Parts: sequence; C-alpha cells; structure tokens
Amino acid sequence: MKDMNGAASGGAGRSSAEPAVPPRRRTQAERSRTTQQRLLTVTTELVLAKGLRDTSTVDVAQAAGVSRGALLHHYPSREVLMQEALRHLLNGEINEIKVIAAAIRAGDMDVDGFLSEMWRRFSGPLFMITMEFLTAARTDPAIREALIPVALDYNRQLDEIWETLMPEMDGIEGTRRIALNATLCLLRGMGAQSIWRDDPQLFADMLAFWKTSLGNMLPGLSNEEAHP
Amino acid sequence: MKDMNGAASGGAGRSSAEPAVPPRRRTQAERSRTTQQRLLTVTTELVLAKGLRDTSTVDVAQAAGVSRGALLHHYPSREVLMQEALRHLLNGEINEIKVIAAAIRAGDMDVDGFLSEMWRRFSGPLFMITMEFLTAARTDPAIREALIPVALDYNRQLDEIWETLMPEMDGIEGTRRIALNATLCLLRGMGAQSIWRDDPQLFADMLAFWKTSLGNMLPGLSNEEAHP
DNA sequence: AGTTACAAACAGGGTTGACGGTTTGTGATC
DNA sequence: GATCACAAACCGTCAACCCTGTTTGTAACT
Repeated sequence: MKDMNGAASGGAGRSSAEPAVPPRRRTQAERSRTTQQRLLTVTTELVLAKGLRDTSTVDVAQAAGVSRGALLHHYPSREVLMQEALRHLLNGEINEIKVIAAAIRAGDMDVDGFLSEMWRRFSGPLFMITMEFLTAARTDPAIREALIPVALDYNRQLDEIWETLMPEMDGIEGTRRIALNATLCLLRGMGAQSIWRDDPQLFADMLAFWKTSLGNMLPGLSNEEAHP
Repeated sequence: MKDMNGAASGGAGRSSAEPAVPPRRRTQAERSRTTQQRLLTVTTELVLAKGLRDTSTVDVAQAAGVSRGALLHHYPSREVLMQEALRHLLNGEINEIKVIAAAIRAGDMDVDGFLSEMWRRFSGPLFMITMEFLTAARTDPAIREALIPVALDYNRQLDEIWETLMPEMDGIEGTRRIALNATLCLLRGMGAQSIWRDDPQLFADMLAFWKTSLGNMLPGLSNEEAHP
C-alpha cells in the first residue's frame, strides 16, 4: 500500500451480473462534467471533515475515485481547485436562497420562518465550510479573490428577500439594510460560537430575543408588539 | 541559503563599542521566560500574518531569532506550541478585560462605551488570530482542547462586566445572559464580515442599531428611550 | 558536576506540479 | 460506414521541496 496516486477502484466497476448493459457510451462533455462535479463536491466534503489546509490533492483524488493526474487535468493546480470548489459551493447556496425567495413571494414564509430557515443554514455544515474559506481568504489572495464576488452576490439575493419581507419602510433611510446585515452578523457569530459551545437552548433564546428586538425596532412586521 | 535551522543572527549582536557592559549575567529562569515569551508572541504574530496552518516551526524560530532546536526544547512539538500560544493570547486578553471591568465598576464607562470598546477589539488583529484558532479547533482536537476552557473563562469575565452594567433585571430570568451572548455573536459576525467587506459606515450603523435595540429591550439602562 | 538553554545536522514523510504514456470519444476522409 | 488522425480524459511515476521531530554536541548557569 505505497502508491497514493492510483484511483480508488470502487466507482464504475461493472460486476459480472449485467451483460445486457454495455458501458453506456458517454460523450466527452458528459464525462468531464460528472467528474468535475464529483471532484468539487468531494473537495467541499473533505474541507468540512479535515479543514481547508489539511485537504490535499491526493485526498481529493482518492475520495473522488480518480487519479491525481486526472484531477490536475481538470484543475491545473490545487489553488484553482479550491477556488472552483468555493464558487461551486456558494453558487449552489445562492440557488437555494432563490427558492426561499420564491416561497416568500408566494406568501408561504414570514419573517419568523425566514430567520429560522437562515439559522438552520448557518448552523449546518455549509456554514462551517464557508468559515474555512473565509479564514483562509484573510491571508490567501487566491481564495479571497474567489470569495468576494460570490459573497456579494449572496448578500444581494438576501437583500431582495428582505425587501420583499418588509417593503413599508420609507421613513428611515437604510435601516432595513442595516437590520439585514446585523441579522446576518448575528447568525454568523452564532454559527461560529457553535464550534466551541454547543447549547441549543441558548441559541434558540438568542433567536427569540432577536426576533422580538426586530419587531420593536421595525414596526410594521407581521408580528405583533412584543415589548417585554 | 539552504539551512533553515540556524537562528537569524540579528538579535543580540554586541557591537564593538561597548566594552564596559559584560553580557549582563542573567539567571536561567529569566532566560527561559524571555525566550518563551518571545516565541509565543512571535507565533501569534505569524499566525496573524500567514494563517495558522501556514505558520511552521521554522518560521517561528527564525522570526524569534532562535534555532529550531531551541524552540523544540521549550515546546516539544508544534502542537503544544500552538496550544500555548493560544492560551497566552486569550489569557492576556482576559487580563485586559479585567481592566475594563475595573473601569466600569469605577463608573468610568457605560454600556455605550463598553460596546464601542468591544467592537474595537473584535475588529482588531486579536480577533483575527482567535478566528484562525477557532476554525482550526473545529477539526483539530488539540486546538479545541486548549480553546474551550479559556473561551469559557473569557465569557465568564464578560458576564461579570455585564452584570455590573445592568444589575436591575430581576424580572426576566436569564434575559441578561441572552442579551450578552447575542451581543457577542453580533460582534463576532461583524468581525468576520470585515474580512471580506470593509465598510466602516455599515459597521457603525449596525452598532448604533444594536445599541438602540438594547435600549428598547432592556429598560433601565443609562440610555433614554430611543424608539425610532 | 550536573542541569539547563541553545545550536546544528539528520532522517523520514508528505505534498505539489510536471511529464510521458494509455484509453476513449470526435470528426474527417475515402 | 469503415478507417484514420486528432484531441481530450485519464493514469502512474518522478523530482523538488518543505516540514517535522530526533539526536548529538556545546556553552551557560547552579
């Protein structure tokens, strides 16, 4: 067990019991797309499990079931692999956000539900992976370069959602934007805290506290007054 | 330029013009203490500049002006070096927090000033270093093990400060604790956001937003009513 | 004399990107 | 519509590099 370059021979091994299915001739573009997809998702999974800097190209290739040569063929360096993995991750998240936006516009979700849904995301694995990239972005220009545009895009999507949720706020300039950003910062901080302090009750309490706080600061939400 | 083990010959080079000052006979404990101190502070500085995982023992030794052998003598592995650096960092911070607590008890600081001071810290280099260790703690048991106790201690100190700032809250059980934690999470999230989005005005607005929000939620603070 | 602080060299392992070779799909040509 | 040339996907090996921890040696302190 010396060679770490070979592919894990697990993936598409046709076992002997299916003679009627010829190897299903796939087009080149199709092959590329699937392996690239596999490489990117496997990369994020490994980043979640081992941390960004402890995820080597050997790990990724092995977990994806391809050789390192193949990996380097699709992504010519570890650097761009990580960049693409980050973009892949956040763009996928942005798409999910759009689904939520649609639900809100359809009237199927209110501020309360939106916050709960957001916290579900910020306490899940995706946030942890993002956190790996975020800290790396501080000192790694390549990661930073890839992160900033998608992060801004992400925020823009949330801004639209927020606008749908509370459109009647002409009185105060920019307060809505500030409230959204503060909410996101709170969620981020809560997600970070969950790394070293697992206290679901406390998190639930903070969310409730924040909700009533928002209700007090931004009159006109669907909630009633909740001044303690 | 092949040998990375040797010390950087920059530090204590006695130039030829001081014959009357013999090497200033220092005690062993004193020598140990100073170099250990130097190693720990240099470690945190490098973690700030290059990231935790990109800081090698070679870097630390070189920046501290000692050989790697010396470093390994004081801290037998990279792992414990990082653990000690983290403890050193957060314990120093806890001491500074105590100074703030004294100022508050002396009546020299109110809630508003406390929040501003806290944001000053959460937007500074110390927070960024802590963030490096925090993300590492998720996947590195050694870091995690060192982080949790000091983090809890840190929070306990802040809890006492908070108690001094708003003692009159017998009505609602635990609300004070929740408000403190939410405040910390907000600051943490703001600090994290400052990595990829440098917008001082937005941060100032969020802080102001939170201050008035706190004033609304917790009557009895030094602030007057500020309902927008 | 014995311990401690420090220096220098060493061996071992891991990671990265480059390179040459092999298989698989694509299209052009006859 | 079979063949052949080309390109793309993919595999396995290599050299260079860096980092870590150990070990051996030396000077300083007690």
